[in-house]
Amino acid sequence: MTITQLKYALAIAEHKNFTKAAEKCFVTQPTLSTQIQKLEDELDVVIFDRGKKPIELTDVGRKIVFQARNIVNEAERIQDIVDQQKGFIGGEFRIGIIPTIMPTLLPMFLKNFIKKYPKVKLKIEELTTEEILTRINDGHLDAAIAATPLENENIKERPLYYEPFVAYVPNNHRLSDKKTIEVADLEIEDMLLLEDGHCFREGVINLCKTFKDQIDENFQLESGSIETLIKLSNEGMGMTLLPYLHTLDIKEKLNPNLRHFSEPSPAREVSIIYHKSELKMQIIDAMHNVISGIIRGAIAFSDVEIISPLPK
Amino acid sequence: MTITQLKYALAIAEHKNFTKAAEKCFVTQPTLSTQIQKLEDELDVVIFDRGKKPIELTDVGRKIVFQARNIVNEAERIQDIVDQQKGFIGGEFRIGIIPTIMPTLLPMFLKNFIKKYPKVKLKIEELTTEEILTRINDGHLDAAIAATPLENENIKERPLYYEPFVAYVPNNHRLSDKKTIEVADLEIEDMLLLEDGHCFREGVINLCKTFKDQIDENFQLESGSIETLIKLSNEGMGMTLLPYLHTLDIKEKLNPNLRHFSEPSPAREVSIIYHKSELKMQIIDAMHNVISGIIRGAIAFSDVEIISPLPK
DNA sequence: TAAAACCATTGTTATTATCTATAGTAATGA
DNA sequence: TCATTACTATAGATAATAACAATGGTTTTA
Repeated sequence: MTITQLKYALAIAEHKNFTKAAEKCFVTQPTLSTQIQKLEDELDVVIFDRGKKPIELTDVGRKIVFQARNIVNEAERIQDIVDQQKGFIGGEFRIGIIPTIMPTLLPMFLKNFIKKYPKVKLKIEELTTEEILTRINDGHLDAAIAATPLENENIKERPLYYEPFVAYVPNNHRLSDKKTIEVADLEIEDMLLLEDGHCFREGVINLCKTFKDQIDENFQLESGSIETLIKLSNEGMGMTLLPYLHTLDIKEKLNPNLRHFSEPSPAREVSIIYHKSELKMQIIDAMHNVISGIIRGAIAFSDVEIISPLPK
Repeated sequence: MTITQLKYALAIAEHKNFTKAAEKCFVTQPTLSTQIQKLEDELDVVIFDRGKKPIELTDVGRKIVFQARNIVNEAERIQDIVDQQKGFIGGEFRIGIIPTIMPTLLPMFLKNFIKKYPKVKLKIEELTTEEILTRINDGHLDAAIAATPLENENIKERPLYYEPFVAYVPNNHRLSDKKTIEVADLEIEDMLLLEDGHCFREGVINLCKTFKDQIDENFQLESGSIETLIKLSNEGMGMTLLPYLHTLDIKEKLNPNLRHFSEPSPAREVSIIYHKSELKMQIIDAMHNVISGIIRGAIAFSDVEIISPLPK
């Protein structure tokens, strides 16, 4: 049994197809066929049910592939150890970012990061929290930036910053006259929300302290982007809440519509998260340092109350 | 990097000697030399400092070998998974047993076990608890039978039975007239103890609720075997405590010297222990079942109080 | 029913793990 | 100081094998 064979098995399990898996492994399809056969012969079990289309794993096959994932992960950590020893920070690094963080945070740190660590090949994807959790667990992502705490036992979190919620109150709204607002002022009924699947939506709902089934789904206006929320609000459809960093690039003429909360301001915790196996920790450390260094200049709130991003 | 190379590295790290390691791996010494060189070249680090005699690990080498241990362990679990699937119980199984359990428990279950599981090649060693912990951690033992709880985070415990302490009181002793005795009756001063290193000794000391530094080391008579303790006791050197199973094969004429404790009787917890990685769990399960099946007929105490085997 | 998609097989080649034999290098003892 | 011992490294040969190109045999799809 070799590590190479296990990698082949993982690729086939992932793509359910010898030919595609062979491409990903940069070998020809017969190579995979023979190597997998050798592995099956040695262990004297059938791992893949080639009868079904697409290919399926047998019951033992599933367990073996799961264990193969562990072995390959552990094996990759050897290179990790060497890199750490040499102080080398480089290689491919796949990171996911949730939609409500991506557009504001990425431009702030990306240039700095690739300048400071030119040998890291970043692959950045915009993904929902749910997608991120799946992909960190199956090894397709090395890390992610998301709202926390997530209470997932396979995933570790390292807070980057606390981002206050800021209210956007359109003209002639019942709260227009207030300079700062209170959580108690919020009414879920006139609150514009993001679509389902955004954890920022969950944060807002949690903040409003309304039971989910109390929300009249028909009446709620929902949108996929925060930009749209602001426009809807300006049309008089209600008020909305924004993450603080989003308020920094709102046009000046709209600034008068912003209302900060009185302290302790409700905020979301934004963390860099990664698998508990702690692969590629040097790069995660590096990214953590760059981001928290940059954010120190942008957010300076002394007293916040963390709102959970999870549905109740 | 191959699993074979990692196994070679582990063997060298263990024996601090290429030639011996090669023998253990059933290959020639040049094979190890070249494979380790290949590994070092690929990772571009030096793992072994061949300048020193005996060979030493470099700093990175130590980390790499540690990780190699993980990888090889995880790799061996593949065979484990296959065995489990097939219901196969066999292969080499190395087990350690502490001296105060070995002579009484082993004869009770060994025949049954090898009859029921003839394909398991048992390698049994008598070892102290301390030696057992080391060897389970470095992978030289698959499991062990010892007094618990041990409070070791790398090791899992599965209780087999609770073995009461029984007092052995010589003729004309101050406790001779009592039919059952109490913990409060015990005095560390006239108690014969096993030598240092036996956890049964620690259990007795814990039971006597005496601080260790109160024991007058010069005055204490200590012995390496329970048989000797009994003889010393018969010579009038004091009383002693025995594990229950030891009292079963005491000659009948000495039986009148035995005193059971009033319930809840102090007892030691005897467990089968193994590394948290849970390798070879089928065999561990099998052994657990055989032993607890046999012991059910031999020990039937309703109410016991567990005494820790660890020094205070 | 032909074409496409896909895995297995065959025979060949390039790679490589291992072997034997031997050289090189310290430490040890007479 | 010179054998001797106890090592590891190197060289060259060989056997094992991973990968390839070409092809055959299925099953699915159009």
